[in-house]
Amino acid sequence: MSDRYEAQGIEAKWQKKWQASGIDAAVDDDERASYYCLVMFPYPSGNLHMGHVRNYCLGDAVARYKRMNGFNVLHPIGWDAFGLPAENAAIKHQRPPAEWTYANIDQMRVQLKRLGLSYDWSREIATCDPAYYRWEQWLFTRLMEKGLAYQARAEVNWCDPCHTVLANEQVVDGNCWRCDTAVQRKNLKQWFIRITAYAEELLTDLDKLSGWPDKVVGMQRNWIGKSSGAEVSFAMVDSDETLEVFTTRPDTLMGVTYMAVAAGHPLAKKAAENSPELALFLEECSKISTKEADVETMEKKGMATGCYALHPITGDAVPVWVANFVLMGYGTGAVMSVPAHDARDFDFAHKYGLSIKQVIRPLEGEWPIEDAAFTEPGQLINSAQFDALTSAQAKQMITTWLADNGKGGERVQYRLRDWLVSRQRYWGAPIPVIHCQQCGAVPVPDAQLPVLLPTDLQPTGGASPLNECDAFRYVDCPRCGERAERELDTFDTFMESSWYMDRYTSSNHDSGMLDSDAMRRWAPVDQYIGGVEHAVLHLLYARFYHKLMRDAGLFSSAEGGDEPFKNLLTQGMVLKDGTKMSKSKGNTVDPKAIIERFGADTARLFTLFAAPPEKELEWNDAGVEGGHRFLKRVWRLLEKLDVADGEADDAAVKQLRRSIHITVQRVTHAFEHGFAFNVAIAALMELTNNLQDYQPKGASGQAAYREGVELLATMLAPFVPHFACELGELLGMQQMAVMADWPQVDAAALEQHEITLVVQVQGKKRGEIKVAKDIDQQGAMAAAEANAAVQKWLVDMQIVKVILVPGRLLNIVVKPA
RNA sequence: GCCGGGAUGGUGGAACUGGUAGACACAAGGGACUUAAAAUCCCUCGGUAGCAAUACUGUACGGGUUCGACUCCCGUUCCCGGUACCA
Repeated sequence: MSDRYEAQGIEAKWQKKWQASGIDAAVDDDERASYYCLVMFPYPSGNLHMGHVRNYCLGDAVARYKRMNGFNVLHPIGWDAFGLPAENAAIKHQRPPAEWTYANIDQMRVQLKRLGLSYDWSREIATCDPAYYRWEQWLFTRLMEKGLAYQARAEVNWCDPCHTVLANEQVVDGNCWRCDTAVQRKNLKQWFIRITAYAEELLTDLDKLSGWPDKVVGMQRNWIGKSSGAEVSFAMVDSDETLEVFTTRPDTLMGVTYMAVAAGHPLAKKAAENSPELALFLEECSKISTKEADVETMEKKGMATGCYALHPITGDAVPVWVANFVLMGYGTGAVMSVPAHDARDFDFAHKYGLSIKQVIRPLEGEWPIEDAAFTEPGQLINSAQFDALTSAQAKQMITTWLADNGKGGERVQYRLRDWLVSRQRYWGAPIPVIHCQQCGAVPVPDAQLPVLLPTDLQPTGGASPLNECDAFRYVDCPRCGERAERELDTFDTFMESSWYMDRYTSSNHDSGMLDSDAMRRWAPVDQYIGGVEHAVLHLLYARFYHKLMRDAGLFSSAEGGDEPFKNLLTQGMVLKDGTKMSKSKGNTVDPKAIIERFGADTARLFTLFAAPPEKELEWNDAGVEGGHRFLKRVWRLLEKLDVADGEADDAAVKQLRRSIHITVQRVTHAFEHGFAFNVAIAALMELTNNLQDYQPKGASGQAAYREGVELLATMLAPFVPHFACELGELLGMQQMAVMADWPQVDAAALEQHEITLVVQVQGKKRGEIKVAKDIDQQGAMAAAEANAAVQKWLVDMQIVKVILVPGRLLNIVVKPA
């Protein structure tokens, strides 16, 4: 036995053994129950950061625990390899993004392996591999056939000098990040996927996600944002056109005093033709970034168009305004405004001197409508035939009136918008469409898939180099054979990350997108673990995509489920000095340095111990050393094996065995409920302290001690697998610790007949009493009154009430006698 | 702005479903061992008062419910995440 714990040698040794024995492979044909544990795959930025380490240590602990419980575990890894950073790096280093990406993948793979994570590497995926993205192209052509993929115009951030579309991230305070020019909105024809067609299923299936955090389910529900209301059609004065709006408050319809349309609305553009002033305002509106946060926080501005619309019920003419906070491509790009009953409309009306008409009043009392909008439901006033109705009644009556008179009717609206999948960028999967003068947008036929992305082009910071690549750009139309052009946009990278979880079940399947047999065995994912920042977009798109693949016939509900992720754990971020680690702030911690100094097990232990998984983790270098010290302390427990003699102390043995099995219970509980590994590791530390303090005397004392150290090694295996294996070997355990059976709680060891009961007087702790486990209130009361510390609080007091919480405390409520 | 989450000692955190606030660590201080250092071990460690026993006080802030509140309710402040082209 080596008397010092040397991590580097031990870790290399066990990693080799695990690889040789193939214990990490998921077996497709196996009798054992299967379990699919998935961590969010990384973007290959080049270096593993602490957020990755945290994510993968959590996943590895779960995967290893499940293996020790007899499951056939699928625990895969891969690379979300397309995206913007590769293009930025490409510009900086003057090398094609593919080169940078693959070099990073190689580097990060080494780092992951060094951590001793139990991945099935035979299933590794890189999304920039044509063998992967070809299936996404294939599915897209099917969606086109079904009408679920379509082209429409949408606004993008545009930088004129750079001649390129900017990502929101590249817009800094309304300016281009590279040249600092003011960003403009530009309207481009782009591809969408009709996620709104699945809005209802995405919403109702949230009820199936009992294994998801409530907050994520709630965020998705809000994001989908189902609201029922009415569609209202306003006729225009001096024109045959109508202005369509949606409202959730048809009961306030009689209070409409003006209309507001987006700057991009055709009506606004038309009005601007005769008004230079309005044209200037529209120009100004086009300079706001497309970010929601910017749109919502900017100063609300508007200008009259000079046009009027007719109120559908009263026939009154109401002015139509252009407002910078109304968005085109969001509903109909027009809203009806009821300043008396909407806070934003109220402010706007005040600012521009528009009239305010109160049509709802509180059910009780009065409301000072001059001071603020009344936004609650109430009773109708100033509403002609609808007067005296409640808001709820009026919603119905007015909606019915609209339907009866052909001016609208009931409508359900979702906040969710269709998924814009076009990106005007190079480093992404090509959209498999050929634009032909004769035939229009033609999907690339299966036989011509994949549409290979040329990997040798050099981005410049301007438009995508695909525009200049004639060999890629010009092709023959698959339908008519005439010369045509490829679509030059690439897919949003969320496309790749939306189906990888299902692809892992058959990563190497080359005759189809998915293998339904593999889906039946592995899908859906039993446990998904990743950053909370993906709570809405990624997780919503992945749920959607899973359903799209199901409906494309790739698997049935019975085979793959209707939802891709059964259980979800959202981990918090890793912080340093209170903020997110980032290179620009210079507060990064390189996992490599920690691994080199203390070993992978220490890095793993600390990331799991420092904070509960769903919370932010504040990095602390000193804490890492503490983790390392703990491992060294465990190591030294070996010194007391088989050395002590003397008489066994029965009470001490009983106490130790109780402590051992309480630990088994606590650690198991952590794995089965909520993954509070920080508490589980604390429990293992406590057991270590108890074992350290224990003097193993006699045969039974030595046996209890050995049991404790062996179970400690076993329970450490999911967290610090190399260390646990080495310890297990030194203990002479039959199997590798990582393959040992997970320990069972010995119920007999937990039993105790005497307990400590806390005694409170007036809810304040005044003493403790030792009593029988199942003592009744009378007995407990007698013991309490006999206790000196308690007694003095009862002097001259009359006992009003006594509360016994069995096994916990006794509270005595008194009042002066 | 909107949606979601959070706030407990010097620090990270613990406290099961409303029942002993501060488990387990880190840091700090004191001590043992050592020629010395490292390593290791022991002690102290929310605040105030006290030699101590102990008492009072304390879970962001202001109210409330309860025999009893870190936990539930109402209101406020600050911090973090998302906000549809970062992934």
